[in-house]
Amino acid sequence: MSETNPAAASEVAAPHRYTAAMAVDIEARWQDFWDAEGTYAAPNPKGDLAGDPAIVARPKKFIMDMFPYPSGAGLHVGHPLGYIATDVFARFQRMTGHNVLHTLGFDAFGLPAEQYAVQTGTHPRVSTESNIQNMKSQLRRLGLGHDRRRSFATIDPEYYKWTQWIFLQIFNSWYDTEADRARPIAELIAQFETGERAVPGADGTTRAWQELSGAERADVLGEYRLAYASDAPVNWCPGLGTVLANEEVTADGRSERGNFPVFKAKLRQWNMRITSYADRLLDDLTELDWPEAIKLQQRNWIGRSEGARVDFPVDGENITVFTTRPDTLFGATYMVLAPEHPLVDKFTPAAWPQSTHDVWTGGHATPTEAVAAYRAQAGAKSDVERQAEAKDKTGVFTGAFATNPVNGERLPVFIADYVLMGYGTGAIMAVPAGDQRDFDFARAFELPITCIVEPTDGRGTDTSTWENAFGSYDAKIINSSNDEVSLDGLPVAEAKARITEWLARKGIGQGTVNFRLRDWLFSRQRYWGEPFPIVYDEDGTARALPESMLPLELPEVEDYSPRTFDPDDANTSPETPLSRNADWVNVTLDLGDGPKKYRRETNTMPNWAGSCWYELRYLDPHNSEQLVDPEIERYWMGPREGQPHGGVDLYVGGAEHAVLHLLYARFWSKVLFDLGHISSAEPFHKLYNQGMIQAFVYRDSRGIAVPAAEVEERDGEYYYAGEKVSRLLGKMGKSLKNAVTPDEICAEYGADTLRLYEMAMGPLDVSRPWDTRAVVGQFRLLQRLWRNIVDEATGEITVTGAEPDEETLRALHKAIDGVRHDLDGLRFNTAIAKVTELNNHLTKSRGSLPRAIAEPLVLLVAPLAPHIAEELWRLLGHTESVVHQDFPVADPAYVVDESVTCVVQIRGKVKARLEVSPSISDEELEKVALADEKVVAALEGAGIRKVIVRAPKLVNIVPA
RNA sequence: GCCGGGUUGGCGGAAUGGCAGACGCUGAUGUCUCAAACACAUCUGUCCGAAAGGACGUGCGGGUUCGAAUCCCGCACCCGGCACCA
Repeated sequence: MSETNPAAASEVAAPHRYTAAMAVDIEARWQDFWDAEGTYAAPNPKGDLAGDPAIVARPKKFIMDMFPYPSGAGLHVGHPLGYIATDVFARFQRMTGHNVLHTLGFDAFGLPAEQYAVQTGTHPRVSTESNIQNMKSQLRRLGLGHDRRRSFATIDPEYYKWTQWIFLQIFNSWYDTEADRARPIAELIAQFETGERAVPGADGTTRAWQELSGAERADVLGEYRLAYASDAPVNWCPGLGTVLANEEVTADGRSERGNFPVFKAKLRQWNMRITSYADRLLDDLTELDWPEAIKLQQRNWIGRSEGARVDFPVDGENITVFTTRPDTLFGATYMVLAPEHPLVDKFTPAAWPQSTHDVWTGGHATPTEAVAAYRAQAGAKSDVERQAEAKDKTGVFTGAFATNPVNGERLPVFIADYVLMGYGTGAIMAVPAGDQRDFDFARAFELPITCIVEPTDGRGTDTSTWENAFGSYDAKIINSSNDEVSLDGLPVAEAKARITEWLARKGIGQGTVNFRLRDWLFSRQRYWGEPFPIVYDEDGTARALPESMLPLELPEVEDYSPRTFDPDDANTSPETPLSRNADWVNVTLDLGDGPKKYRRETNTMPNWAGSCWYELRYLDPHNSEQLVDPEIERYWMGPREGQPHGGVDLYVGGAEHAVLHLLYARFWSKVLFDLGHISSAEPFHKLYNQGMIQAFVYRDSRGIAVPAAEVEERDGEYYYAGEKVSRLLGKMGKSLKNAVTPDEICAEYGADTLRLYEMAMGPLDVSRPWDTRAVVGQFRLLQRLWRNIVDEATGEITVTGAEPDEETLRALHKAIDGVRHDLDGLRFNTAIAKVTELNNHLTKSRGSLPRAIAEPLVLLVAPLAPHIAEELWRLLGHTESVVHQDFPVADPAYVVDESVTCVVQIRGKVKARLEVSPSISDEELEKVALADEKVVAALEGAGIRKVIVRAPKLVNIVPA
């Protein structure tokens, strides 16, 4: 503790001064009081949390944080920034006539908890629960007004019972594209049974539902279910020993967690058909009050692009490509398929066509050999390597030729890893003149380049002289006609429309919309996650457990560690920890058709599952019959004026969840909405991203971080143990030795000071560096506030019954007005500045502060520093908590000043200041301004060309 | 490369077309004190000046306007996101 810390100052002279010791005492007492009284309990309209109908009748506010992941490291001061902000806002809303739901749960399944458990040798449940307890006590110390009755952790079986239940809802539904919503799978089966919907068979044939075996029916339904298992190329991360969703793989092809290489591997995994919702996920963004940056990230992630599908015949098959530029069809000179494209095997001939170019064969004796070799080579590449080599195009000729449907030209068909199986159809027509990638490939493989747009940059139409592709949208199309259609001379948009129409008429293509978004890979080879409520019968058909068997609890096991591998070894495959427990895996169950033997699914759900719907469980956390009671859900989440899709009123959290949690949660909401379980089609109406609290990192000459708390500053240089160190702004954390914990700040100044400091540092959405030395400023504010109301020697309040003077009333009401607007707009920093200004003003009347000023002052402070406000409110003689008092309302008569300062400018430069009435007229003000001696002097007798008057604040004179 | 956000005193920041620097930190001086700390008071953008006062000033260059930190155009730098997506 530093000697200059006023919070630690001697108490001898002033036994009732607001010190750290007093703050700690006050805060502990009020925290106990709030817990005992249930001060923050928000009443539901019905059920076990029902309460005062008068409060239920108020407008509701559901104010939420992104719930924390309880790590072993504990909190640093950066973590609670958002929690404090939502708490201040929730308190303000409570004081302005709202029924406020504000609570906090814990997101506790997932990789980090499991890794921590493996490292420490404790079971993840043990370590996670102790972390939660630790975090709960750290958060309680901050005085957050949470309704603790509504808190839970995602690892509670009573919670994940419903996570599993939602999985079953998704598993047991399909997307009806005509109705544009999800429907129960039973309704699809009914359509198949009655013949209302044809049962699709292989190659476009149809079958009779009644003639199918159970396994065949399961296969058919698997093509429709919104949760389905499939064999597909997935992101396999040997270093973590699990597969990952696309959203969990970084741009450079590594795992977001652990930074290990990720490989493509074909594995049977569970997926969620989020792609069915691509359009709605995109369209509904419009109505949400979210930061534009986040909306944009979601739009980019969904990646809608309009174009056409076109069929290219090859050897009795059709290669279907997706293109956004069907207008360039005449420029296609070859085709490329993704190496793993299923058609490749069908048309690859036994021998190379005559006189096949050596560059094309890759030196292999047969096409089959060449294809196999290229596939092996491409498969062994991690995404990191693939992207690093992006400029050097590789590939191999398949030996087959396709026909360009617009001009009958023979196009050699290649496979190359620059075409991705997961996007579009996994096949492209290559137009080297217009696309840089195709151009690079064409040059590498000596393929022709046909010019189909008139270059506008003077390069000419001889493509042999080109150094790069020419893809301008503004150019004119040339060389693009056949007997039936001509695009020559048309601008791009028109050419697209004309050729698409022609393709459709000929039945060889159609306009289509393609999305970048892919289905969500939903299974992980982990122990610490929700088990799937799925078993397999002897045919290997997946069967859903009935609701009565939920929750399917994680078995207590000895060995929960994941099987990990050499991070660079692609020739590995995942092993699920749960599969090691034969007793648990092999069960005899009665699923309605008598006891039978089954094998349990041994994958677990990804850690996102629990956070996909937790806002709903806060509403009705103890309901054992339903996920959430519909009436309670409608009360807190339902659509209303300005919120057509309903949702949480304010959701605060970090921007890093832009396309992970926030997209998944929206998807689950929409499914539950479609199935009629909830009334809100969007989970979060208003989203706000708080900035990060940064901290200085000090490094010695070897680049190793040194303890920031022990660094000394001398003349702008920094020294640690006598050695000069460098300073950079970075993240706060243990590894960088610059973590400051809320516990130490609470001990040194109290939680109210910490809350004020975090809110006063700057705008909530901006990152800013922590500065422990500056915390004292907010402590001084509270100390002055205390001293303005309480006698430091006696502890008695010093307020008087006197009428406040006019000037003080104006200061008070201006502060009330400003603070109200600032709190409402989440501008906590300027709200605190206004409180400070008022409080500083009141130090003049210390010892005789009128009660009519002191009381609203305490109420103004209450959302920001609730403990000291409760204490002062009690000292002022009130017996009820300050939490439910009405926030002061400004009297407009006092919000305007008695006189205002008007500036008089000449050519925009201030030359004089006048004290005038706020109601002065333009004419009067102009007269006064022109008569002012300083103005007359500054004008030096020059004539006046123009006078701009903005009464009562400004006059600007333009001399002739 | 593409997209988004930003750049204001010694520091965090305020002002979103009308007094640049609210509020806080830091620093200086004074009052109180035996002394210090705390508290209180005054000052604290730069330059010139003893002062009064004046000039300059919101990343850089231009523009619009009676008036620009704020709007427009161009540039530099910083931060974030996306990227072989056909």
